[in-house]
Amino acid sequence: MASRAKATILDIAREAGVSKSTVSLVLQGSGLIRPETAVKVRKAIEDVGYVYNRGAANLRKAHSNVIGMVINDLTNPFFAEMAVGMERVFQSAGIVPFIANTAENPVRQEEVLKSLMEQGVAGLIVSPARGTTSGAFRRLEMVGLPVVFAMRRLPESRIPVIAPDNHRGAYLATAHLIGKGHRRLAFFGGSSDLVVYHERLGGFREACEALGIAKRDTIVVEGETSRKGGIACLDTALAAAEPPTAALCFNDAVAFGVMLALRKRGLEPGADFAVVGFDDVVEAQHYMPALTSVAVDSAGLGERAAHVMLKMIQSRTTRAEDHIGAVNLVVRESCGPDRHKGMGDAA
Amino acid sequence: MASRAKATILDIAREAGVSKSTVSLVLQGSGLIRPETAVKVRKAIEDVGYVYNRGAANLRKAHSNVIGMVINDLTNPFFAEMAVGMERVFQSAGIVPFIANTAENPVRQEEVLKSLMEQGVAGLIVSPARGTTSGAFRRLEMVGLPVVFAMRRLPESRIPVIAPDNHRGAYLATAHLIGKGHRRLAFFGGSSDLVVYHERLGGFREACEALGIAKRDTIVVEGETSRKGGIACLDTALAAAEPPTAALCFNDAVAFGVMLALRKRGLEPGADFAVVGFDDVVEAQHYMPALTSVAVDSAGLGERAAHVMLKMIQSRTTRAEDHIGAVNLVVRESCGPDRHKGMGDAA
DNA sequence: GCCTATAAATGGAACGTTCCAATAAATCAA
DNA sequence: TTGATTTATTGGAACGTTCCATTTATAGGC
Repeated sequence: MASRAKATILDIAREAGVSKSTVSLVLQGSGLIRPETAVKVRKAIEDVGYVYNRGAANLRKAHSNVIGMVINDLTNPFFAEMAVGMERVFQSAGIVPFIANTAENPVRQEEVLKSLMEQGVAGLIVSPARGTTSGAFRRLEMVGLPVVFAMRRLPESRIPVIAPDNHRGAYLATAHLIGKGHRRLAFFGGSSDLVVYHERLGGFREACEALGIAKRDTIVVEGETSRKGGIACLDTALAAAEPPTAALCFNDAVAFGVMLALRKRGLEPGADFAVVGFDDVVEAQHYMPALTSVAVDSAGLGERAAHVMLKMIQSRTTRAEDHIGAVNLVVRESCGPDRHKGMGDAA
Repeated sequence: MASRAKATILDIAREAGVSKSTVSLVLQGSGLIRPETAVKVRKAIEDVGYVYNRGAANLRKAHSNVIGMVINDLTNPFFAEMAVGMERVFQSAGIVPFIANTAENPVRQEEVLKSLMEQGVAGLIVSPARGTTSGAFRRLEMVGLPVVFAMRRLPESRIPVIAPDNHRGAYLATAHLIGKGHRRLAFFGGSSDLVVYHERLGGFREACEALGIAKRDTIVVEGETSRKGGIACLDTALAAAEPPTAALCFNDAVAFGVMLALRKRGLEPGADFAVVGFDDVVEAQHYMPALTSVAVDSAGLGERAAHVMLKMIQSRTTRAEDHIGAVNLVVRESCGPDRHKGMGDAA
């Protein structure tokens, strides 16, 4: 069972009666070797159960064909879908990407990045963990490794970013709520250590301002970006003197939490309180009621990020243009019908 | 910006005024070098922006510290959670696992396995793609690489398996339905090219037999293991002459689909038709109605698999015991109250 | 002061591959 | 036949590390 010492290119050479150089050439599919020789060598490869040692090869070649994908939270379907989108394009480029999860932990992220670099990756696509400091990627820049940020950006970094138009998405969603007749609005979930948070909150604020909602009629509740966070946000908001009648949530998970909490209070999402999510994960359309949400096409953005990475590697540069993906509001049932004016809203 | 040629151990040696061997010793944290020297070397490492070349090291060391996790479907939260469980234990062992997704595609899986092996992994945890042939892992066995299967097993393979007790889980769930008074039962979703399918269906069958449900009062509908599959299954089953009144679903996704389809027909899950899921993903408890499901503790099984792997590597063996994880039925609302006898069930 | 024992640092070979320059074999032009 | 050209094949150096056997420095015993 336990094989003898691992077979190398020399073992194959001996077996096939050729030189190691010939074997190497065959391995690389060079057209220089006579077809019959190639066949002979390939048979030997099969016979001895050879496995190529990419580490040894990279020692000379310098250019590896591994790409690392560093994801902040794989259990979030939103990021998982993005990762799968990336994988799709790498696959068709003949590259096997390795995924590593950081679980939103900057320390873990540091380890993961280090390990990936030591492994000699050709490039890195990163969705940075919350709380990542801008210094975390300096080492990567030093060695001139191509890096792309996906979905999230860092405050002051020159690394190219592929992300949805968060500002516009939030604006659209907020305008939708206002259009429904809501006059006291909430923004639920997320925390200010995320650039995305500021972008989305910025869109919310701008829409309120542009459409005549006074700042004192809005309430912003930070919270975990999870169902639990959403539940907490709603409880906080409804305890206010003049509670809101609608909320834009940082993401769909928060929105689900809000709807859950509404139900628990005997309120019907949509009819009694409008809620909009962000990201439009698959569950959104299956919820009761179906969730109105800002679709960002995570898989598409993942694909885009992968393409950018491939191009960077190919042109051996560490720079690329940012790409801001279009968003669109998918209206479903969670905001109910239009709200009648003056239905207890008179300030 | 673009750094000069990549720094090596020799550059550090020159910078610090020591030999390359000394640097190597420092890198490995050997106690043989004088602390002051170590400090000097570490400073040089920092200064030149050195990154360790693990490939070169493995050329001599033979023992790498990378472990590969090959997952059949990362977008399924069930498997994502398992992966995260594994990661947790590897992290505390100072190992960074690399995750690769096969998207249920055996061809892709083959590529992924090849790539991981070439990278020189120390071990592999695999949740095999549907339709994997038993030959796919022969090469791995040939080179004596430790491999563990997680969640799924292959028909005739000696590779150790960490999986939940599917048979018992299905038995419990079925008994629950029968105990509620149901007399015509369905098994929804999954397909027979999966061993898991036979295990779960086996539990269902055994429970029916043991508790007096005739085989002709059961209906088995294969289908995709997704919401869509669940919808299709229900439609098929309700078209039967004597339709079932309850269903055990292959997994939670199917169960969600079934509930959706029920609603679409104006039937209330729980009251009009009982449904039980399998896996107990997080969404299960948040659904309306909350889904009764068989909890399998995917994260826990992931951790277990990782431990087994670590032990295998440590004791340089390719064998280990299987581990069948306990399951338990989490009763929620999707089966409604007990069903009264003779309520249209008289066969 | 010398010898021995311990501590610290070192040079060289080896790991498995690729690449280059060189060789050997086959083909062609004259 | 001879030399030139093309086609196949090859040996050796190099890649960045580790490990072993040595060497060099430091301390201890007398």
